[in-house]
Amino acid sequence: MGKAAEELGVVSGLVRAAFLVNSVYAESAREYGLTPQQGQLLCVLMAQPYGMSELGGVLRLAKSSLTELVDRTAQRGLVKRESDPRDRRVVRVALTERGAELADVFYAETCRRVEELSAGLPEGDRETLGALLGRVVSDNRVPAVFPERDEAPVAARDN
Amino acid sequence: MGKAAEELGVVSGLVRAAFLVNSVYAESAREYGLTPQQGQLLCVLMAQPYGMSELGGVLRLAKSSLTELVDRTAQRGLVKRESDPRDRRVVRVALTERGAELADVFYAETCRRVEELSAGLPEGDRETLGALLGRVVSDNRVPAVFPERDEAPVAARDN
DNA sequence: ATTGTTCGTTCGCCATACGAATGAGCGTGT
DNA sequence: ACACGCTCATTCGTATGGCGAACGAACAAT
Repeated sequence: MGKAAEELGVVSGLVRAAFLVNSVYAESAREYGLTPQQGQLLCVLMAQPYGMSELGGVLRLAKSSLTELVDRTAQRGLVKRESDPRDRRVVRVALTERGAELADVFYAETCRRVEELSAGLPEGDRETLGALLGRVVSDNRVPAVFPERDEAPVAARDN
Repeated sequence: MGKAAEELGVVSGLVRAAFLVNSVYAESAREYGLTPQQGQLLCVLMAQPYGMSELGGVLRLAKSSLTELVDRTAQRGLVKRESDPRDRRVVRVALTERGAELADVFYAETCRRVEELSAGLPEGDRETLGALLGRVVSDNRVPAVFPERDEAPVAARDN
């Protein structure tokens, strides 16, 4: 055991599955008039507003890239910048009402489609797959780029 | 069973794992002076040369997008266009020697990094994960965007 | 107050992606 | 043979994405 063939199976499985998910994600976004990046931004912000720096960390983007992504998404009226009274350098990015509505339907539809990808697996295997991927994801500290159902349903949005 | 929570686990597991793999892929590409798309192109061509139309299907790109990707990659001397004597409309895209060398090292390094992602899993779980992902991938007819080790070791590359 | 740091934006540059329009080459039908 | 329609790939225009460097504003420390 421990043969190269099996290990490579995991590797190319992961890479090809990622390709597949990307395709589905992009197509879903497209149908709602979103780019994949804008869709991802909405999904991240579903959980809570973020400061630009945090967001850059979550999305793994350079700050200049993020400024422009937020610009374009804000131009479409989906997100807004709020200033932090504590520190006037900080900008908090939050969903607008329209953005929240769109995020909901985009998220739901994307979930539906991604779920279909594993529809061919028996129930037990799907759970196993979820558990194993969950392990990989948490081992590698992947930020919450896509909400789990029960996460933070509009918590603090004061000021 | 069949609760929403478990099913969502698979969905967000897949989406987050895809995000993770993308990050790793992009970073690996970057270190070899490649964009992720160019890296992917090289990986696809490792198996064999492709015509533009086929390649568009494999990479899921519009043909104009592909023309330009091949342009840029060819400018870097990594791929070349060959004309098909059977049908002079057809362009076959193949790796140059430099491209093949770079593809080899990029592929190897990317494999290494992706494999590390699942390094925290016990051997048996890794095999299970590979098997389940393999099932998802084949159920959804994902093209060979990333080679398996034993695939097509430099077949026909004449003239 | 001056300095250093953090924060976000701006700017220039290149890569990505698409649709529409274009033109080259193939095949069929008559 | 030649005109038509089809497929192939490219070109063009537009929008987006992504980065690093440079910048200015606001905080923090002395």
